[in-house]
Amino acid sequence: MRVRVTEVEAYEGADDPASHAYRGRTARNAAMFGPPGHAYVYFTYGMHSCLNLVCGPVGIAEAVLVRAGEVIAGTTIARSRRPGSSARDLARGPARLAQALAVDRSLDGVDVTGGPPGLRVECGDPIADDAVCRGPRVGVARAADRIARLWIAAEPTVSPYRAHAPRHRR
DNA sequence: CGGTTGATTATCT
DNA sequence: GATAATCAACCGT
Repeated sequence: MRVRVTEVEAYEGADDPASHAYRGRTARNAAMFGPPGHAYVYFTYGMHSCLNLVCGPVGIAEAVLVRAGEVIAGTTIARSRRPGSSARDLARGPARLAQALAVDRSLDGVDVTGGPPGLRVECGDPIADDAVCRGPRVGVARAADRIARLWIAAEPTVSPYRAHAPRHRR
C-alpha cells in the first residue's frame, strides 16, 4: 500500500525537551542517533507504535514524526488492519498510521531509502508554500509552544490539534 | 459536538 | 513507581 504524508512534526535531540533523545542515547532511541534515511519506531501508551524518519547525521539526534497521511493505494489492506475505520481515518494520527502500515518496533532502524525492507519513503509532488501550515506539536508534555508541526492545508486526513492532557494514577 | 476517561506496557527515574 | 510524541468509547449538553 502507499500513503501520502500530510502531517509531520520535527523532533531535535539535546536541544528539544520534548524529544526522546533529550536525555541522551538509550536503548529505545538509538535509531535517532544513527544514520539519516532510517526509521525510528517507538512504542508508547502501552499499545501504540509511532513512525519517525531520522534526518540528522550519525551522532546527531534529529527526526520527524510522521503524524498522518492519506492512503492512496492498498486501501483494502489498510482497512483489514483497522476494521471499522473510514478511508479518512485509516492513517489520521501517528498510531493509526503506524497500524495501517503495520509498522512496529521490528522496523526500528531499517533503511527506508530504497532497500528491500518493507518500508520505503519517496519524494512526491512539491507542495506550494502557502499550502503548508505550521503550529505547536500535538500532545507533548514539554516545549508545548514550540512550532515544529507542519501540515498541508485543507487536508481532511490531518489530525485535530490537542494540547497535552496531564493524567495521573487512578 | 466537546470534554472526560479507561486501556495497557515499555521505558526511564 | 510514574510517565507517555495515543486512541476509542462514553458521557452530558
